[in-house]
Amino acid sequence: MTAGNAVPGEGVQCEHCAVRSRALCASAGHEGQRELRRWSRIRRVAADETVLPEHGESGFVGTVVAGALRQVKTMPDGREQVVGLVFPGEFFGRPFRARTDFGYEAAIDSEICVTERLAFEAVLRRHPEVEHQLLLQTMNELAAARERSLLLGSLDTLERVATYLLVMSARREQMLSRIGQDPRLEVAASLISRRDLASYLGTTIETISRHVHHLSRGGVIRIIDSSHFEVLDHQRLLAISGVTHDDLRLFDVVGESAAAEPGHARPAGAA
Amino acid sequence: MTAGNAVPGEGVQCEHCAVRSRALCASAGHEGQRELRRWSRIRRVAADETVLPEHGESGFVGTVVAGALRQVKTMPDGREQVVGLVFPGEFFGRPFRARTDFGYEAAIDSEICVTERLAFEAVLRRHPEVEHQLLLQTMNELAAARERSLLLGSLDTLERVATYLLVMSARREQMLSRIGQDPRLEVAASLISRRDLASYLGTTIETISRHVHHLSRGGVIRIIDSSHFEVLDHQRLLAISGVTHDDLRLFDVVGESAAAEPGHARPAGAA
DNA sequence: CGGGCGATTTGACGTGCATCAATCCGGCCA
DNA sequence: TGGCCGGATTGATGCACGTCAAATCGCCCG
Repeated sequence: MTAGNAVPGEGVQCEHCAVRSRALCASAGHEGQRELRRWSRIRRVAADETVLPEHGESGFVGTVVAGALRQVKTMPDGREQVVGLVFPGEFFGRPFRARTDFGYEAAIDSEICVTERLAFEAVLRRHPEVEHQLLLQTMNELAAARERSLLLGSLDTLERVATYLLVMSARREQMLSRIGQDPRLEVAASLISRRDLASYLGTTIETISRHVHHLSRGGVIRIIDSSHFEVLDHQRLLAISGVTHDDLRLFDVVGESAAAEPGHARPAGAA
Repeated sequence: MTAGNAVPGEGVQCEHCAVRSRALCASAGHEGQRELRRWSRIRRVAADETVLPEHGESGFVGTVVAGALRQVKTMPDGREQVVGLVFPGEFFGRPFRARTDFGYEAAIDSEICVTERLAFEAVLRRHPEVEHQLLLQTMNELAAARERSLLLGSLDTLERVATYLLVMSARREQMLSRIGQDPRLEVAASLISRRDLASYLGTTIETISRHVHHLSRGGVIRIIDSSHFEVLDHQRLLAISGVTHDDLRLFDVVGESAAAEPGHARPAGAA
């Protein structure tokens, strides 16, 4: 069960890590990074595989390198809710807590960098700059979760779909521009299954399907296949979503938002 | 606007603070606590008064001493959503961020202990044990926010009302038992206005009214007045809510949950 | 004690969306 | 190439809940 059984001495190769610059570990100093990689290892998980069980040991924490995880809560009667999604560069897990209070599962085939929880906590204790960065990311996650309250509490289902498409579109755009590719064609991949998407948006696959096709007929988006869409009319989609541009940015947990705090942090090494 | 203009030298009296043992500041060492109080001051805010504007400067942070704050997001078209409530002992505000991304308003007449944001950050930098405690509380808030996703995304309105009553009932119970009073009569005060409650639960005042009276007719609760209820049948209410007992605890941000991590923290002074 | 005003309750009505069910589509394997 | 199967679409139906409106209940102030 405790899948993060890294034996010291192994470790991971960080040099070519895809999320090297954005992940939590990048904020650690030279020494801290060396410690972290000693206790970490890369793990591949297939779609729908459980990463951390919903009611179990909080054995390890980690960062998504590629793919996406879904955070799920199941109710006694079997209803299941996706309460969050974890994308590349984002941290997951629950430090300083022995048991989990929701589950992590791979939404698609993914690659994650996991660290024994206790070892990770030790690193945090020895390296306050890492703990600081974790705090910033956690506060960002909290802002995103609050934004989700707005989405689930105040938006109708069409607005939710529009919002999701915009968020994914922006995410993809910044990802492409980061690796230097031309992001001109705005192609938003839903990536995750319709079932996950429906649960994440607090609705059903049927409703999603209807709205997506409605947007397509209106010329706002183009359907490439059932999980890939191109945003044709960004302005109109934004108007339909009902939210502001600023609100959309809150969904991005590891965005530049946290980093640029004048006069603070930006500690030791790692470029 | 920057309401937390504490001039050094003033400060607050912490000795008789109602939330002394639970608040963030309690975790600070002797030295840290002295610094914190130097830059803090008590502020009284009337119901519906704005504490921090929705789009403005993140001038100060603070802790609720008495009363309750609501966190609000407003949409371009005027729809307003209460994305969270802040109760006594809980921290609020956004350290390490110059601008706010949602507003704080007094839900009822309240008393808050505010600290200049920049001064607070300086304390965090000098006292990692306080930052650590803030991290724990933030992670708890995140868990609560995720639980709210479940509430808004998967529960019907009756279940939401039941859940809310249970949470408030538990909160009051532990508050009474903390000050040594007999919590036998479970009286859950809604405290906040129907309008806030409706928004918080993602529904309308009419629907709330109907469900509350439905529960009352069924003998599950007793209506004392429009904002005070007594839980008569805890078991049945829990069954109606559809969630587990464990899930309810996640709504409690400053509960014992965070504190009891074996072998960690529990730093310097303050009993 | 009486009048007035905001908040709550109650009722009637309409609808957005879930539900159920049938059809369609695409990938996989023989 | 053809048949199968899970996922996606499309349609038909029902209901939970939002909306609008009227009635009622407090509470403050004269």
